[in-house]
Amino acid sequence: MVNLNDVAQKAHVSKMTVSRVINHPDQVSPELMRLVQQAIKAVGYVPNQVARALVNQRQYVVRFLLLEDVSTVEPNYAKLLIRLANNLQKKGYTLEISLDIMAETQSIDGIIVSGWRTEDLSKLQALDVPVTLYGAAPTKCPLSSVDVDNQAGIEKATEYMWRQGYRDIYYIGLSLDLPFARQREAGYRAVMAKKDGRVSVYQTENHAHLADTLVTNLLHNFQLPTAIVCATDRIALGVLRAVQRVYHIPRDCGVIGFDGVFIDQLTQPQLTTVRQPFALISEKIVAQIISQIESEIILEPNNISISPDIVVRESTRL
Amino acid sequence: MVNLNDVAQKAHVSKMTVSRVINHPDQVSPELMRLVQQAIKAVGYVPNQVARALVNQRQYVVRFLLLEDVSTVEPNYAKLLIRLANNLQKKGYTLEISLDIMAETQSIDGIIVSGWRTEDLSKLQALDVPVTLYGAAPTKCPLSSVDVDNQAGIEKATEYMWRQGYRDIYYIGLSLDLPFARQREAGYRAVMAKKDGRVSVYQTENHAHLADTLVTNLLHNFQLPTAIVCATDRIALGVLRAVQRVYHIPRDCGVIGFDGVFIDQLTQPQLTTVRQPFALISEKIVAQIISQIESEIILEPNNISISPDIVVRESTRL
DNA sequence: TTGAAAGCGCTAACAC
DNA sequence: GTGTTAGCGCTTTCAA
Repeated sequence: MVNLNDVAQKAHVSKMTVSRVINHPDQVSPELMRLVQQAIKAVGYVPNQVARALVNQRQYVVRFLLLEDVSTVEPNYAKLLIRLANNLQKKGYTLEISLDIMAETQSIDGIIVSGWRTEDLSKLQALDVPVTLYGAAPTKCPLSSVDVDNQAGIEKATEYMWRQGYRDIYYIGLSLDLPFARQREAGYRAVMAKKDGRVSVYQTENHAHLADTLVTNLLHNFQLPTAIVCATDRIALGVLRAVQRVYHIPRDCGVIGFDGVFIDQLTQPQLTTVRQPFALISEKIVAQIISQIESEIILEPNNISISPDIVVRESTRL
Repeated sequence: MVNLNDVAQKAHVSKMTVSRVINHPDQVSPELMRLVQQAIKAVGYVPNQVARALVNQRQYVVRFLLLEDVSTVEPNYAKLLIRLANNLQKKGYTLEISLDIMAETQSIDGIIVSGWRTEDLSKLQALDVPVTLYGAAPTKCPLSSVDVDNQAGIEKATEYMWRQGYRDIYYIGLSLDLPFARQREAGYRAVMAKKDGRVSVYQTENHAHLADTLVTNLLHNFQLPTAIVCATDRIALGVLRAVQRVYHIPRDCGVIGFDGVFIDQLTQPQLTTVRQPFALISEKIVAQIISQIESEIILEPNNISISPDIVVRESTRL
């Protein structure tokens, strides 16, 4: 392993000079600068991050802590993970994956948490490490978070349906007592209240076939043209199937989903959906956690909400 | 930060004794053992992995290097990644994600590579770090690898179709000049040769709608009952749609896919498929890379092939 | 501007 | 069985 000393000898300087060339280039004279840089290249020196971490008490590692059950993991995570890894790398950090909330925290600088439940939050605080939550934190929670604005997303979806001429608008939500589920439903209700339209809210579990059954029983009430705003793409997939057996999409009936990960592109017709902007989300998460890590003082918790956009495809009128 | 010294003082022993309690428990007397263990608990000591890594020249970190384009990433990866992280953690290792084949290798002990192309292989060898490929290595490549047995998988699929009474069996493959694509096709051909059945091979890109179009044009040639063996679940999804418009599934026509990740459960009817056994695959990968890391000598490359099983669902006759 | 010394927390090698 | 010494590769004092 090539180390500072090897470079120092090659350049006939002390290792401190070499170290300074890397960490404090302004403190070293131009001649030595050049000399050292040549030597670094010549011997193929790469700084040892471990030694650096030991002396700096900083690891340049951020952990992605996934608290959700592995079996229920949505394909979302692959993209998010990769984007996070990429963004962190640009800042000189490395991404590590863990499923264990109790894993040691000495070898990391910060934690990005996903799939958490309310009861995890106090444990997370006790860890005494910078934390950024993926998913909006409860109002009284002193942790920072980044989330898509669920209510704004469904508001956009509902308004879009209205704008496209659908007046009989249903909402098929998640029968789940979680903030994001409630916020999405609230988005629908807010817009329908504003437009003074009839509110039709139904709930189901997040499975295509359950949504299919549910909507099949609703079809005869439709006052065409009808629109169906769905809490997730999975639900939308089932809705699409149910509706398609009887009505024309998008003429008689429009369907919009939420997530925009993978499923939306597999449906027939392709699904119009509210897309989670993972590129932006991961950027914000990384900026968030790094500012916490690199700040001298303890930052106030910062809760970022990102308003998602609609991706128009084939399941809604143009 | 609590360190060895703090524990040593608390227990009135030297730090070496504490170190030994952790790393070589057999070399320390029972009394001190107890004493030290109490002290460790009392002060809440957690070994500093960074210091450990520095002195041992071992980082206890394995990198997952994803060479595939982010945008084409299949949802597969989330599950694989999580399983890998989990298995590695059991062995005391940590999983890190990287997309950069040239990233420094001093802070890691080994690399698991996915989405590689032939031209990456020489770079990987030059890294001089233990490497395990996900996906079968070319025969002359001196790197270890783990892969699902693609040929055996499609052989099972084809034989299953034959066994269920389908005699007119098509294969819809990938128009991709990659080993796994060729192996899958070979699996179909091998079984059809053995059964002396008519060989009908078609190829398409990995998109549902392309497969749909392709098969729609084939339908009129079917000699029912017909079976369609598909190289991927995405293809199978399109095939399902095309066939469904005309024939009954699975009575007139059976369809089987390959991968068993996510898509298969979303189709209607649910897709019978050859499932990639990710739990096993990740176990083998981890065992593989760790044996390389922990072996004193350089191991011969080891190529593991895992025969996948069929998950019978609704798109084939019972 | 540059260098020498000390030490981050740990363990292997060697003494006792 | 236990302690002492040295050093992994680096950076932050502090002195020149």
